[in-house]
Amino acid sequence: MSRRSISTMADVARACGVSIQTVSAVVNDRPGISDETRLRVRAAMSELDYQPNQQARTLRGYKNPMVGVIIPSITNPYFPELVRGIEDVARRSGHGLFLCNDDYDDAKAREYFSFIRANNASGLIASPGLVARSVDGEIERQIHAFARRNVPVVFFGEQRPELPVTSIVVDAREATLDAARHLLELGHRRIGMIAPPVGLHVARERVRDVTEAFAALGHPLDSELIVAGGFDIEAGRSGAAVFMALPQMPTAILASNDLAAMGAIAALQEGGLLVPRDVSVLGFDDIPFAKVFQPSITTVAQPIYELGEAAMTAILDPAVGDPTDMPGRSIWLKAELVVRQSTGPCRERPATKRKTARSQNAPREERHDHEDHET
Amino acid sequence: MSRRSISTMADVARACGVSIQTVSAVVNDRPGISDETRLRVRAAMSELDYQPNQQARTLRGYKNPMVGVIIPSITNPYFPELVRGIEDVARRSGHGLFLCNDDYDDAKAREYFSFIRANNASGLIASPGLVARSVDGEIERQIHAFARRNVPVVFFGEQRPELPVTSIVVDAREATLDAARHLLELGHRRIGMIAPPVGLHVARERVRDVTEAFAALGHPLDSELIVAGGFDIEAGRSGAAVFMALPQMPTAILASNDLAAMGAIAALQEGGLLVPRDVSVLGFDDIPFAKVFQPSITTVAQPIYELGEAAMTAILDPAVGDPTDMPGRSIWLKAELVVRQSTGPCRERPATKRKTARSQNAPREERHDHEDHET
DNA sequence: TTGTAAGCGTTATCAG
DNA sequence: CTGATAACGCTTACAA
Repeated sequence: MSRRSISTMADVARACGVSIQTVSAVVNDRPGISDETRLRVRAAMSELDYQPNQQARTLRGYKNPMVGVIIPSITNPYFPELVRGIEDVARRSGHGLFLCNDDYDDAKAREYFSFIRANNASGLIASPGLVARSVDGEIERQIHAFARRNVPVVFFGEQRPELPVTSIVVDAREATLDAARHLLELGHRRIGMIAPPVGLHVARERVRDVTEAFAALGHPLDSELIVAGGFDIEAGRSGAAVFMALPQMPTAILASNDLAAMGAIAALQEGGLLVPRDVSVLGFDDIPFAKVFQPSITTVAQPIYELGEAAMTAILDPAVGDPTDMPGRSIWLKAELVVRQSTGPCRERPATKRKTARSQNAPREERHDHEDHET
Repeated sequence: MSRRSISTMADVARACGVSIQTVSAVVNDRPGISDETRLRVRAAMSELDYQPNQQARTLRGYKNPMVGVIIPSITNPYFPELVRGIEDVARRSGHGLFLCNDDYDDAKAREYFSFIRANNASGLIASPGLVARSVDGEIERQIHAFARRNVPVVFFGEQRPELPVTSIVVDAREATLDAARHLLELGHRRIGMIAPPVGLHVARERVRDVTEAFAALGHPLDSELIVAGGFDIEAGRSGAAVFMALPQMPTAILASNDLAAMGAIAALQEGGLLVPRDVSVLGFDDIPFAKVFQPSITTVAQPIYELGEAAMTAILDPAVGDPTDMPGRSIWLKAELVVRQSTGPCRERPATKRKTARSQNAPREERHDHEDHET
């Protein structure tokens, strides 16, 4: 019934009186078919609404033109942008995208690994922290299974030289240095940080970049002013609350990311403080809402869309699939500081006094070109 | 090479000295296998890192446990939530999700339709406007092709009784009435609306709901105050600009959706007006950022996540796959008003004067349970 | 319980 | 260009 309602190559062949392999040749644009037959076959194809069966193809030995993408959650505003970057490249090369949210849950991640493998996907893109979390080595085993089948695996964030994966990494050191310089030039000296959640690689990296930057500029951060946090709005709120309870509040706050920055700003304003008049707040990532938020957020911007593009490009790059080249390859992109409204001069000592609570729309800084290079 | 590095059922069978179909029986939990062999087979499976080949399965007659989801763009903050609703239900039933962004582009939509069909997906979920846009009936043809294969198709928004699809529709009339009443009770009489983009079904519906609501309450909208708009931040900005240029500004603005509301608020505040002190702004949809924005946005909330759940549930519901039941089925969910900070009393006539520019965090209204019923 | 055989739709390899 | 044949990995009768 349902079986017979779908037309196959054989149906097309029968309909226009040619052989099955002629149809196959037409479908795959192989040479050796006269223009006349070619046209006849095409006509029959659309007549019968023929659709090549991807399963049969893949079974015959092709890879499924489909990439698996494992992210924590698409509702985290960082990820839609990343996924778009991936998909736009994928579509151009005829690949579909298999979306997997694992909620930082190992069980879900594994399930999806299996699923992606069972479907013979031609690549796997996974976001940071996935391997790090894996306690029993199951994820590592899966990754090796992919490698054995020449299926390229790309990670964001962590470099794992011992695994057959390509890493897409963001170098935020310069941009973080720019951010530190920016705050210092605005006159801030008592600077707090709302830390990312412990355990994530990107978290350690971010804290390290920040402390190194301030140290390098001769104004090391007061470690008392680094408070525990997280990557969500709530973390920003509670971080700000901690600072507000201090006898002497910081005049500038580095939030773990833009969401935390928003939470911090909200809490500060509810506490009667204006940003950036009374306190400056700086975020990380540059999620799309960072420039819409009121005040718009000064942030160490990750090239999120470009990260996605780079990841998918790496999947398609045959060199990546070549196992001899696989271990430990890394592709670097650079973060950069984007100055917006949430940072302003420190009012505490009579530096430059300002009249307006909210600066006018500062023209958005131009991004530098990202320089990609490989290690 | 790469072929041989992956183990098949035959390998497993050989490894533990049983037949291929015994392995198949174990994999599929079929009865009639002794516990002892079952264990031996399972051991061999994990030993060899065996992974059933989904292509072979699907080819043999099964449906691919995969749903295609076609949305305009995942970077539109409405959709991540929807996709999560879909995925969470999908995962529980062992289905994967094939994500397709069509950017309201017919060509991309078609491409993805083919892709989904070629992959024998077990369902297709598409967002509103897709069919409406299709000029040459190609999309309709595709939909019939799905129906012929008993593949359920679910649409958001539009009901298409003539097509073999299930529709998930939001009834926003009551909630819109609540919103109108809310504004009127706050004393607003000169009320403007930033209209959604023309052409979309949801747009006509939204305008209709709003005009009907105010008419029903005895205060019909002044049609002069309905300005052309769109569904993005820019539309909100320009809509607000139009209103600000008027000799007499509206005291309350209904934006086409939350993004437009944010744009409008930003423009108003840049123009020196405070929300809600000087102007109230009301949005639609309740995207996640609506409650984070400063001020948080009063909005006619769609049960976005639940819409996703309902859609995937409909895909899995065998009744949906039954062609006799297919034409014109609809599942209704209700929108509801969520009052937050962006709406406040009209100050124009000496109604209730307020001191603070920004009201305190109003506790978020409880949502009613959504009542689903079918037509 | 297990083995034998056939088939899903496609591609590949031949000889005609 | 066509026809015959085999193979991809799995499922499902049916027979042993």
